Amino acid sequence: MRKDSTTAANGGATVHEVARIAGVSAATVSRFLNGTAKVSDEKRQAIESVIEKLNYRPNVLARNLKTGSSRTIGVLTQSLVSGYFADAMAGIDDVLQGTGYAPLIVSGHWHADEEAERIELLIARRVDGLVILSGKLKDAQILKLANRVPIVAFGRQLEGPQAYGFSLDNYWGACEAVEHLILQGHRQIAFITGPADHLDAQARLAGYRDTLAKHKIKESPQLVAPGDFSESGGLLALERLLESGKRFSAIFAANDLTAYGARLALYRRGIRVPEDISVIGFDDLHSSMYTTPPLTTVRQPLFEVGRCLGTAIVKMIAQEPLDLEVPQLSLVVRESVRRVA
Amino acid sequence: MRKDSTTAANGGATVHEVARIAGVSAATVSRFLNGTAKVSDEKRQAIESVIEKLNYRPNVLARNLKTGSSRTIGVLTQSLVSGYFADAMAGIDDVLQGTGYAPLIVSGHWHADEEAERIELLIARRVDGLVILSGKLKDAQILKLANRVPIVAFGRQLEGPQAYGFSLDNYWGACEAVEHLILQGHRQIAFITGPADHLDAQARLAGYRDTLAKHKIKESPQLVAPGDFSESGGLLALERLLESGKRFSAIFAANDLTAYGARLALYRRGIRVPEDISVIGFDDLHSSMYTTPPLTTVRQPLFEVGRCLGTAIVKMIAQEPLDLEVPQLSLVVRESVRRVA
DNA sequence: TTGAAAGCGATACCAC
DNA sequence: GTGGTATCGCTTTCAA
Repeated sequence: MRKDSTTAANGGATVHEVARIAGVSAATVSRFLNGTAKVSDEKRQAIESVIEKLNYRPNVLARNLKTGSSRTIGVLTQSLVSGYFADAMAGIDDVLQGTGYAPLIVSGHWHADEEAERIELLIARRVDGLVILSGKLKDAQILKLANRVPIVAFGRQLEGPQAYGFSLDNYWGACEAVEHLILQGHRQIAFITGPADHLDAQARLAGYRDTLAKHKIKESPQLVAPGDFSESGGLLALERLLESGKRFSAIFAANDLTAYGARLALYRRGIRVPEDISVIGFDDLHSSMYTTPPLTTVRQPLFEVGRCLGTAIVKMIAQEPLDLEVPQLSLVVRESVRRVA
Repeated sequence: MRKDSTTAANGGATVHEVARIAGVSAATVSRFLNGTAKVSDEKRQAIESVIEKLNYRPNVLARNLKTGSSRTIGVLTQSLVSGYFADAMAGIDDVLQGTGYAPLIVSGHWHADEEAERIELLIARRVDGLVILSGKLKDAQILKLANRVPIVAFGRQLEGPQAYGFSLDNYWGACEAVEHLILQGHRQIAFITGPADHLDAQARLAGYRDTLAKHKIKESPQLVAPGDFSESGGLLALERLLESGKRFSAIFAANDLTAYGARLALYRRGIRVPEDISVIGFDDLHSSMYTTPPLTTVRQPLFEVGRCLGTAIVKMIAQEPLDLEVPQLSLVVRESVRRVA
């Protein structure tokens, strides 16, 4: 079009126009904008006033092309509607605020192929870093991806030049939960598992087993029912438990959703919580404070985890040392567990 | 640097490199990539094989700059951790899949200033369209914004050259809820409101009032307690209701969260649901299916709403007619309402 | 159909 | 400190 024009195609002003009117060069305007180098007070004021008058806003797209970065952090979650992941995303969003980075959120829906595909999409959009929340990808795949973009992951241990991952101590958390039950006098403790291929679920099962063993309580296979981290899974599992005929006074659900389902199954049979049976969960979703009764559970500080992840990826991009303070699990005692004789 | 080079700074190939190796011009490669014009079979195959060999991926950043568009849809939500908004976002994400658009999600936290600021950020990032989920901005502000970018909004009626907004019929939904209660024999019906300045909350209150009037039931001011769409608000409101001494057999909560809080307050006092008091909510959050008892409520098809919004914004950007099919509210009868004599 | 070349708007290197 | 100028990698006239 017009080679000599200084007005952007979309009607907005450009660095050149600002420069021309302010009587300086585009380079100087750029320097002022980015604080890349000192600009004399005189010119600085001139530039400032022109920017003001023209209501100039730098074109991010042009900047992105030139710098090769989109000032965007890709976030791979597994579900957009899960309160669990939502908390973590909120934490990421929170720390990213004001850093100039914006999160680009995609969901892998717990499906390795979809995760890989979405990540490619993120990379194609030139994200500067990637945060991976859980998922089914193999560590090796992530490590390979990390050659192309810095990655921080949650729910897996990872260490590499451009990769870092941590999980919370789910084993410890499960031990705490079962210890609590035992301390309240429970001996027949049922467990509803999570998905067998889920690392956290495995750790929680191990914690359950080891804690029983530690207290010389014989584990009964009939007291371990498979669940899938969902309410319906919890409901079904509880029915199976009840039908087994094996008695139990407490249930440890592998996560809160499972506990909700179990609790409903109990309700349907007229079994009271905690008078007849105690229930303990894992996660501490927001709603767990308002279930009837409010759920005793192991709290995952997901918002803090999200903040931690966000901080980490920004540091990693800046090539700074991470030195993170990873938040810890904690037992939240509410009203779904009763002391028994 | 190297003027003659055809390799991108980041190591990836460029159109030029592909062009050179395939023995065609960059323009032709571009045409092939975008289907902008016919490319002879011969050249097409050459290009395809080179792309394959080089594993070439077009640089989105450069394309964005050139086309002036980021192939991104800004989504303004009010909360990243609300199941309510999450459903809508999932719906948007769902329809955007495969359109080439990616959602860029930001939260306004129910704060007009923050909303405006986040929207500016979105516009600065050159989003091609904007979806606004509820919020405190004035319609006029949105209409003005629509001069800069196409906007589709939920939770408000809007109509303009580059703006469209719809809400669901909250008034109707509230009427349905109260009708249901009355049909089950309830006459003393309490209502816990939402925020007074929230359009939907106002409509629900109006529906409550009008339906009582329609059935010649005198409204009692003591039976209307202010809430704020949160569990704690519901809990407090219920205590106030109870303390008023005025009797009631059913509660209509302005939303499900409020119902959860009210339900817990009832539980604390040993009042059974629905045997002693019936409860009905509004929204139908996922968890409402697993509360004890499962909650009777008015369902908002938020996922469908999200799909609708996503479809609308894409069409609006493409300058196509919208002709939307807006999903409707519906009553979901579960177990929290009892028939009384 | 195809290619050459001119930008999109900003950044950054290189001299001065 | 400051300005000229060459890119960043792609799309899109314009001519052929």
